[in-house]
Amino acid sequence: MAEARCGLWARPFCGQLRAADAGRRVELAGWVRRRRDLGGIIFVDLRDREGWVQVLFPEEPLKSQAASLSHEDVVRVVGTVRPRPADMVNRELPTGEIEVLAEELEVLSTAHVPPFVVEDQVNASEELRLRYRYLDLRRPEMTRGLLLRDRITFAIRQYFHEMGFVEVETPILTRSTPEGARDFLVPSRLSRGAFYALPQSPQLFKQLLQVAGLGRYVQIARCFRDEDLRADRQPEFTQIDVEASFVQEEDIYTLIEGLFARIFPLVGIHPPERFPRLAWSEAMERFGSDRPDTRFGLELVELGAVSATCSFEPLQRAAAQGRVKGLVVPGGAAFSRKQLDELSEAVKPFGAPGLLWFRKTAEGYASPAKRALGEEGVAAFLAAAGAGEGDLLVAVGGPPKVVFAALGALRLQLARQLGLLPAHRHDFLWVTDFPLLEWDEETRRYYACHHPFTSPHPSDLERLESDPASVRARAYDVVMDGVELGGGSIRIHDPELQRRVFSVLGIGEEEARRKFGFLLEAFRYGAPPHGGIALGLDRLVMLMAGRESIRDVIAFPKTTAGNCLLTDAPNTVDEAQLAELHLRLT
RNA sequence: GGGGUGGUAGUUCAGUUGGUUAGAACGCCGGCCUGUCACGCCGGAGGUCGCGAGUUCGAGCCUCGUCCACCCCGCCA
Repeated sequence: MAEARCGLWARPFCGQLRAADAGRRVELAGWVRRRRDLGGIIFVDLRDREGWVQVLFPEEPLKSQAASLSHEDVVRVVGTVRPRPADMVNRELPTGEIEVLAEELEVLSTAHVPPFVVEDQVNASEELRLRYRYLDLRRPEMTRGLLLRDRITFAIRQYFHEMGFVEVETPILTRSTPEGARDFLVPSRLSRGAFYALPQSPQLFKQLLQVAGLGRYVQIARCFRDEDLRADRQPEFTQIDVEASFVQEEDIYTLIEGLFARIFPLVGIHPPERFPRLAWSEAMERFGSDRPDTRFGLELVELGAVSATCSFEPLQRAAAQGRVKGLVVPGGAAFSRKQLDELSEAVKPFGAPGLLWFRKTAEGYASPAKRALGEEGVAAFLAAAGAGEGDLLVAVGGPPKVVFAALGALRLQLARQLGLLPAHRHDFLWVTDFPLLEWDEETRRYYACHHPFTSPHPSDLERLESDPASVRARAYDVVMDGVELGGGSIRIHDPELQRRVFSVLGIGEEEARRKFGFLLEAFRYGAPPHGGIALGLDRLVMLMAGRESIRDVIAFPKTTAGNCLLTDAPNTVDEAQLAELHLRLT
């Protein structure tokens, strides 16, 4: 290589030296991870992003110099790589077969005592880690996350490029659109009283790029949503945003299955060639979730019929007015009173009043509803659920949404509790046939389940106005191990159909023209049929890195209150800045 | 908006029924030590118990408020 001209770039990373480098004279630069001063000899672990290597200072005057080094000092070392004596090899370390005998030492920067020890095994609070994020990111497991994220995004770009996709950047300063999440707003200085909004996703732009004839678009795009945070939700996050012309659902499935086949092997996971499909309604009925974790059983059972004819009034009523479903917990008959109470508490946040349990043990049938149901009644429920002796049946009744949410959550809790989650199995699947619309009782109107540009299923089109809730969408989600990795749809490209959908959504002609006029107009000038998908990159990397929070794979994340502890953002601004923006605080 | 958990030395934590001098480990400082790799050994320093009120003879501990972090529900087309 061009070592003579690019000597600096040829310098090896500390963590990459191996036995094969023995005999090499190297210049290293890095951070002092640890110093072991044995008096007559000093060992220094020199760390960079790739790992660390042991540097040896056996003789004066270098030894005295090394003696003054402390944690996180930045140094340059020139030395010779040599094999360690056979009985001094450290098998735990990738660099453990060699060490560097120092010949030169230069302190480039001294470090204050860090607020926490920069090591994987220190458990400094996340608050402190976020305040000193640059120190936190020096920890190998954090560095690994950033490096993995880089390899993943690189592979993604490579894949889409090979597939004929073009990466196009779309505006960050754009306009607010109705529906969806709360917008982040940016006041305009030049247009008094007007605001830009940060994009919730590049949705409209990627559709316009199809009208523009790009055909295959991809962008690793930052998106912004001003909603409350979670372990898997940040106010700004990254989407792998994809859109293509002349495609059907199957084309998108193939594309994403190919992408996953490319990237998951980076972490030793090998997805199946084709992912199973599950209709939304089936996912809800069997798993109580539109992003089911199919790695274990514990599927929901139907108790509507047995409830309707039973003599326990609350369940009878629930069956008549809503749904009654349950879960069979194998061996759960042994659950204590306290455990049963905990299960009951667990469903309450979802709007269920509690749950009813049934069991048969050697002592006989038991249930809180036994007085009303009698032995045969309890037996009928257990039989309907296919529960045997020693099993526990739990039932929830109520509106479908509540029943599914409660049992879906309970199913996951029980799986964790009973250790049913397999460690090395990963399930990928497509959830298809989502409903197009969802009725909202509070505002007395329909909302788009996916977004208002999603194409209705052609065979359901005739019911769009007469029975909107029954119309299926050409929408799909890709799910891994119970996590929604992304979702998309085949879009509407016909201005007339788009108007019909807007109308069902209660968006009138005038409002549609005002807010989406540019899209409707664009569709008049030759719009190709198109569709796409967006994948949550942060979640994807989190899963691949085996981390529990997307904060762990974002270099500078916000806290759950939306604060950046490092920069102390958000913060106040000068009066003068506000005045320029024609803003006044109330 | 609602519910839960936590906040004590630089860090991670312990701290009994409210009791007089708030502890441990790691880190830090000084000393010794030639094959360590969580080096070891000896010695030492280090505290606004998140913040503000209140109860009490007396509060790290009880009460109220408040701030911060984390988890969940709502919210997130």
